[in-house]
Order: sequence, then structure tokens, then C-alpha cells
Amino acid sequence: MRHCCTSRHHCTAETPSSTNYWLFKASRIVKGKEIKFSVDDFEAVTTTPWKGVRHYAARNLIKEMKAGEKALFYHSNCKDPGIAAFAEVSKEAYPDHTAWDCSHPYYDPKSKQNDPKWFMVDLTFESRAQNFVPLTLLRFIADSSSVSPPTGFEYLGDVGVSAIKEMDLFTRGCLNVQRVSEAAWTAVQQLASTGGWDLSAKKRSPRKPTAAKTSVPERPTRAAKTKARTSMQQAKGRGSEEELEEKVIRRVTSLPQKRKAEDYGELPPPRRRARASV
DNA sequence: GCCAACGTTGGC
DNA sequence: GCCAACGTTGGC
Repeated sequence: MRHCCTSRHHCTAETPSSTNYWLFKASRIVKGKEIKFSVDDFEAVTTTPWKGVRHYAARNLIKEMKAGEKALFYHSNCKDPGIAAFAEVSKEAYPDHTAWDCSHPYYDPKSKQNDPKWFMVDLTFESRAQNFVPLTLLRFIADSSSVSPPTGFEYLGDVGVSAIKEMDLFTRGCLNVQRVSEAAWTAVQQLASTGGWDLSAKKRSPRKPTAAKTSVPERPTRAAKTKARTSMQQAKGRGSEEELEEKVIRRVTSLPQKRKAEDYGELPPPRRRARASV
């Protein structure tokens, strides 16, 4: 028997054969190199092998995927991360051959042909999100202190709101492949098709205060860091007054307006060229 | 088998 | 560039 995951909220009571939903982060930068796989690229090629997953937790999810399961296509590592498209897993896990190619940026000498360490699935483009769903919006909804939807998002229902709150985007942000609950999938679809929010009104939550630095003056070992973090989190608890305050929507009228279409097009804004080119 | 260290990754 | 989460690795 196999655990579908470890002790997290996902897989408690669901039937093992139920459809899973996933989220794929299309990073633009890998090991310092620009990869540039945008939603435009994805739409153009339609089906793409999801190469280059080199994170164990992400790989484990990859191996769990089945053909036909739905996925969110997410732009990460960019100015305005968020969900840009809907997709489908079209081929289940098979060895990621780029790990065997020593000239490839995804090369990993520890992966052997007879014992592959990394896997990929094929992902097929289904549709573009009618409205790009930015992480900031999801965070805004997740941050609301109430279980009920914020004004303007009543259609999500309490179920949708709590599903968004539980998304791994917030607790496991660095994971580039994530599991998505059916309720969260539905909520994202609703957001994407409804649109109409005023992004400039959503205040980005400020950086959390870092109290640890002062208490750990010397260069701490990694373990010490971990411990410090953990205890800090425990001490901090959830829902301080400051946090509540952050949840208030503020009008921000002077937000830079420069980026519009390219926000969601994802291709890097054309770097101003020095005219030249002979 | 425990547990510290490592490696990966992305938001800020 | 820092921080964070966590599966895996490796020393013992």
C-alpha cells in the first residue's frame, strides 16, 4: 500500500481513484539561465514535456499524476506571478532524459539510464485563463480573516475561500509542482472566468518583520536556523493584529501602470535597446 | 534509526 | 540576496 502523501490535509478521506488536480510553475529562470516558457509558448506548442523538475517533493507528485488530470499553468519567477492557463496531463511520468545529457542545464550525474532519478509528464494546453489570476489576488483572498468571501467574491462561497486558504502556494511556495484540491481548482476557474477585480486596490502584504536576526548574532548552523525559525513561528502564532490590519483593502491609485498586456503575456518586456544595430 | 546538513525553488 | 519548506542524503 502506498501513501499518497504525508500527513497533510490533501488525502485524508478521498477515494484513491479520484481525479487529482495539479499546479505547474513555469519558471523563467533555471540556474541563472532564462528559460522563458510563457503561456504564449505553451499555447503555441500545445503539448510539452515538463522537463527539469529537480525537486524531490515535486518529483513525487509528478509520479503520482495520471493522464487526463487537470492542471493549472502558473507563471513563477517573474514580476507578476500567477495562473495563466488551464492544462491537462496528457502522458504520465516517464524518465526525464535531460538529466542524462551533460551539456544540458538540467543535467544530473546521479540519474542513471538504468535507474532514472527524475521524471516528467507531458502537459497539454487547454485554455488560457480569460483573466490572469495573480498570486496577489489569491493571497488577498487567503488573507481575509473571515471564512466568508471578501466583498466582490461572494461567488466563491465559503468553500472556495477556505480552499484557496489551503493552497500550497502559500505554505509551500517554493514547490514548483503542487497538488490542488478540487475546490481550489473550481475557485480558480471561477476567478479566471469572472475577472473584474481591481488589482491596484489589493495591497501587497508587507514583508513580515524579521525578529530572528538579533537573537542569533553568530553564524548559526543550518539546524540552529531551522530551530530558530520554528520557535519563532510558534511564538508568532497566527492572526496578530497587524496581520488583520494588512488584510484591509487599500486604494493605491499611484501604482505603476506601465505594465499591462505584458503582465500576462509573460515575455520579458523588451529591453530598451540602445538604438544601434548598425 | 536518528538527526543535521544539503539541495531545490520562488516570493519578496 | 535572504528566507522558508521539506524530501533526501549521509555520518554516526
